[in-house]
Amino acid sequence: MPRDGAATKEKILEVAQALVLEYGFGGMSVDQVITAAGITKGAFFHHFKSKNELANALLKRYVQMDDQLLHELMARAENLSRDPLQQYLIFVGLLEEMLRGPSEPPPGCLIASYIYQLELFPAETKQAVISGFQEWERVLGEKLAAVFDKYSPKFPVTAKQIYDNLLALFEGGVIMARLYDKSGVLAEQVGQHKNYIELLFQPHA
Amino acid sequence: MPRDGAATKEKILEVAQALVLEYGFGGMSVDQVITAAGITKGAFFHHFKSKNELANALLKRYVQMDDQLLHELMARAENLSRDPLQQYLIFVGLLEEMLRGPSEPPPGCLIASYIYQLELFPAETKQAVISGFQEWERVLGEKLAAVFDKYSPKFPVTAKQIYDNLLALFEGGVIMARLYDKSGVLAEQVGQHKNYIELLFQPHA
DNA sequence: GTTTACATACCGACTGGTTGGTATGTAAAG
DNA sequence: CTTTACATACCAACCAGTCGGTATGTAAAC
Repeated sequence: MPRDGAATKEKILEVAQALVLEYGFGGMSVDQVITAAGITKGAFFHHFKSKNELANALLKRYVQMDDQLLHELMARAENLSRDPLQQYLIFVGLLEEMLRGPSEPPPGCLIASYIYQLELFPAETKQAVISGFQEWERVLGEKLAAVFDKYSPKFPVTAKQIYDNLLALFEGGVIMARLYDKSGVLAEQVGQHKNYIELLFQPHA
Repeated sequence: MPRDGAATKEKILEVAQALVLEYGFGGMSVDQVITAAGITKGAFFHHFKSKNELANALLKRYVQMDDQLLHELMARAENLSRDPLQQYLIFVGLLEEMLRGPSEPPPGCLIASYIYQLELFPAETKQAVISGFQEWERVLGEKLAAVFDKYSPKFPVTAKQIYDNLLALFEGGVIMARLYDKSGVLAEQVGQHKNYIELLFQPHA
């Protein structure tokens, strides 16, 4: 084989993701990407047959890394307690811990970025965006089902509403962190979710 | 005066806002706007000297309407109780009530959209985006200060963290509602904030 | 009350630069 | 010598924005 193209491809994905989060996919040009990656048009279109295929690859990569994080944190949480509620709280705590500390570049979520420009993409990409949190829904849904088997919430809420709360707080936290230019806000809001769950399932009042 | 240009300008703003929320500002062309508005290039650039001025006008309009809603709901809440905590809870409840029921087009926040394409805009627009929630911060901050004067939270949280929680839940709720294509999620998550505040300030455990 | 002067509202052809994408060439590695 | 990994040169479509012109209204002068 000739020189390794995988490194170039990864470099493209890396700089493209940063650009998408700053300019939006529609506001980012291929020329910007190749300049930032230090390559040429030929190299870009060798690795991606169109700009839209870059969008797909970017999303796939993002979801993969995200799912990996989910499974890793959940596995750690499950090792630290036998109780499902504690496991969930530890999971959220580990997420919060991971989010603390200044992140550079400022935090951003590809799924959220795409969602606000959904009509830019063909049906296939749209579908991938929509099912971006599938694994989170599945894993957190199962864990919360176990919680509901053992505990009762003080308000009538569903498992879905609870993991939606975490997801919404994460997405909204990213936006607030960007607005304030203070990444700490994101971890703080994940912390609020932990507070909420603790209060919701506390043993009697 | 010649025929009324205000109606045309308003029409442009209306269709442009919908397009921005679907394609993103960078992914939306002026041609798309004029086609949707049923006008011509000449008319567009008569009312807005550049595409970026449209971005500014759009944002200004959005923030104005948003602030108006804030003040209206808060005034109603303040009429319905004398206690600051109850006023805050009623305010959130009114917001939830308003958000319930299917909204078409799907809900969206201009500020969030702009935040994910911030580098597209000149410094002036950026600044306007960043201070888009200023009034919400001020009004909710004051109200929560009164709450803290009278009540103590069961966890060490600040007023800022609380209104950030509402704002984050709103922004995240919009994203989740778009992902699921079910606008109810937004109202649901605002409801979770109400639950949280209730639990946080409940009289002893 | 009609002419003159002028402002706002709008049209649609046009322009120069940028866009995503292609065609062709070349050099390195097996 | 074929395959993969790029570079260079180029193209047609589209982009934001301009410009000359027209239509429609107000208002003051006579």
